[in-house]
Amino acid sequence: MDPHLLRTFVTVARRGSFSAAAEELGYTQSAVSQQVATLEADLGLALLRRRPVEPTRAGARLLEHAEPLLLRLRAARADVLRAEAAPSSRLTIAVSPLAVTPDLAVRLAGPPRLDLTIRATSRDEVAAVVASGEADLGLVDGVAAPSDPLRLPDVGPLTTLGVAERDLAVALPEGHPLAGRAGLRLADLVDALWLQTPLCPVERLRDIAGDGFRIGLTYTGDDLHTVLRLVAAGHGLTLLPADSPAPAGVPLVDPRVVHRVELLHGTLTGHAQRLAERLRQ
Amino acid sequence: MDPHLLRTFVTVARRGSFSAAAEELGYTQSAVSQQVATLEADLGLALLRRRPVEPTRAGARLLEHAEPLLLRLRAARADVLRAEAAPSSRLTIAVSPLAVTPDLAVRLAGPPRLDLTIRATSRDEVAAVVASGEADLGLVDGVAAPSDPLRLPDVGPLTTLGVAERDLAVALPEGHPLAGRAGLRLADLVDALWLQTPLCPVERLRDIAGDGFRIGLTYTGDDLHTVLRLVAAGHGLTLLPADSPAPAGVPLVDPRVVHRVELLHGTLTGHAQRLAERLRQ
DNA sequence: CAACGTTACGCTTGGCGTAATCATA
DNA sequence: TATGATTACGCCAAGCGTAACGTTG
Repeated sequence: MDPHLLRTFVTVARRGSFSAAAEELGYTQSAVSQQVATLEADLGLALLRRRPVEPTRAGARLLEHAEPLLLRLRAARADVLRAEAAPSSRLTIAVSPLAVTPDLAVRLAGPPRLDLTIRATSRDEVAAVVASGEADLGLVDGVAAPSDPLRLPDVGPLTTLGVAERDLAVALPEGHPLAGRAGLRLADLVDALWLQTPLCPVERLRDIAGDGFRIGLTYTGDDLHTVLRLVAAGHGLTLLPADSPAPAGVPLVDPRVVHRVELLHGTLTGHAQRLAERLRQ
Repeated sequence: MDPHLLRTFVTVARRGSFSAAAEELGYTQSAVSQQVATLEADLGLALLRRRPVEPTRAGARLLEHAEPLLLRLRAARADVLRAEAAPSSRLTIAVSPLAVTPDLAVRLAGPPRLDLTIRATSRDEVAAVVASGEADLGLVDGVAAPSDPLRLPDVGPLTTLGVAERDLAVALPEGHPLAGRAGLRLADLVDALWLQTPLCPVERLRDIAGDGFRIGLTYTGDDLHTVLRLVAAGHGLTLLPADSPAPAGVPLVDPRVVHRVELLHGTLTGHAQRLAERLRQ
C-alpha cells in the first residue's frame, strides 16, 4: 500500500484511463499498468475492470480510503514544514461561507482586537487548511441533527468544538404552495424536489428523515446568492439558517435538524488559544 | 514521506534508540540510520536529536501525524480485504466499557432479535476496529460538553452519530467534605485532586472549566470497579455516569459536561443498517 | 484495425547489509 | 573506552522505459 501506487490508482480511477493517468503523472502507460498490477497483487484482488476502466467493488472501497489518506499525508507534510517556519503573530482563521454567524462575528472582533486574517474557503477545504497549518483556526458550518457533529473530511488530528447551533428555514420559491405556512416539518417535504448543495446535501436529509428528497439540481459552489436564485427559479428547495435572506423562507419547526458551526484547531498556542477560548464562549 | 520511513521514524522515537528500532523492525542499525536520514533530508529538517535520541520540535509534530496515519493505512487495507471476504450475516458491534447504557442495551436486544456479537474493547480501539471492518458498528462513550462530539482517534472515513447523553456524577470518597451535597459544580472542584482516566481525561475538564484539576493518579485501564476503588482510597475524584454505582456519587448540576455515547459506522448494509436505525431511535 | 492495456526485457538506481569510521556518555 | 550512530561501498532487486504483444470496441 505504497502511497505512490495509491496515487496512481486514484488517478487512473478518476480519469478512467491508464494512458491519461500516465500523462498526468509523468509516467509511461506501461509504468502505470505495472503500478496498478503491483497494487492488485499486493491486495490479492482486482481493483479495476478494464475497457472501460472502472473500479470494482473493492476498488471503490479502496478509493474511499485512498483519497483522504493522500490528503492527510500532504497535510502532515505541510504542517511539519510550516511549524518550523516563521511563528507569525498574525492569526489566520479559515471559514466556510455561512460559518460566521452575527454572534461569532462580534466575538471575532474582540476586544482585545487581534491581528487577524480571515480566509474564506469551501466547506471541504477548511479542515485541510487547518490541518496543514495554513490557518490556525477554522470555522465550518453545515446541516446536522442537533448535537450531532458535522461530517468533516478526516484530514488530520484536529480538535472539533461546536460553537453555534441555530434554526433552519426552508427556502421556497415565491408562490410555492407551502410558502405561506408559519412553520414546516421536514416530514412534509419528503416528496418535494431539493437542491443538492454542499451546505445541505440531500443524503443528510435522508439520514435524518428517511427516504425521499428527490434531487432537482446539484450545485457545487459556495455562493449563497446563486443558491437563492436557483430556489427562486424552482429548481428545488434547500435549507438555510433562519436568519438568511431566503426567498419565502419558512422556519423549520420540526427541530431535528439545525445549522451548526464548529471550531477546528490543531495544537493551540498564544493568540490562537485566546481566540479559541473567546469563540467557544 | 514514504510510510516505510515513517514507521521506522516512529519506532525509533518510541524506543529512543536506532539499534532497538532496527532489531524490532528486522533491519540493521545502518538501514535505520539511513532511513531516518532520508526522511530528514526529504523534509529538510532534523527530526531527532541523537544521544540521547529524542524528537525535535518538528519531529514531535510529525509523530502526531504519523501514528494515526499509519493506523489509517492499516485500517484501509484491512477494510478493503475484509469487504471482499465473506459477507457474514452475523453482526459485530464494538463497544467501549461504559457505552452500553441501559437504554441502548434494550435497543440492542430487539425485537427483532439479531445475530449479534458484542465485542468489548478499549475506548481508543473502537474506531480502529470499526474502520478496519472487524466490527460493523461501534459504540464509544466519553465525557464531553453537551452537544460536542467526542474526540475520537481519526482512523478512517467513519460516520459518527450521537445516540445518548446522560448526566454525570462526581465520584467522591466516603467522608469527603463535599460528599453530602445535593449537587456540585465543576467550578467548585478545580482545586481538588483528580484521577486521570481514559473515560474522563483531565485535559477535557480543563478544556471545559479552565485550569486547575491537578492529577492525583493516572489510570490507563478500562475497569470501572478499579476506578471506584481508587476514588474510594482518595487518589482523586472522577466523573462517572450518574447511574453508575459510584461511592458517594454527587450529581454534577452544572450542565456543561455530560456522558455521551456515539455510534460509529462505515458504509452500512442490511442488518447493520437496521440495527443502526434502531440505535439512533 | 485502431486504440489501449499487458507483457517481455534490459537498464538504472534506490536501498539494504557489511564493515570501517566517528562521536559521545 | 565502549556503546551506538554515521559513512563508505558493493550488491541485489524494485521499478522504470522501450518495444513487442494481446485484446476489445
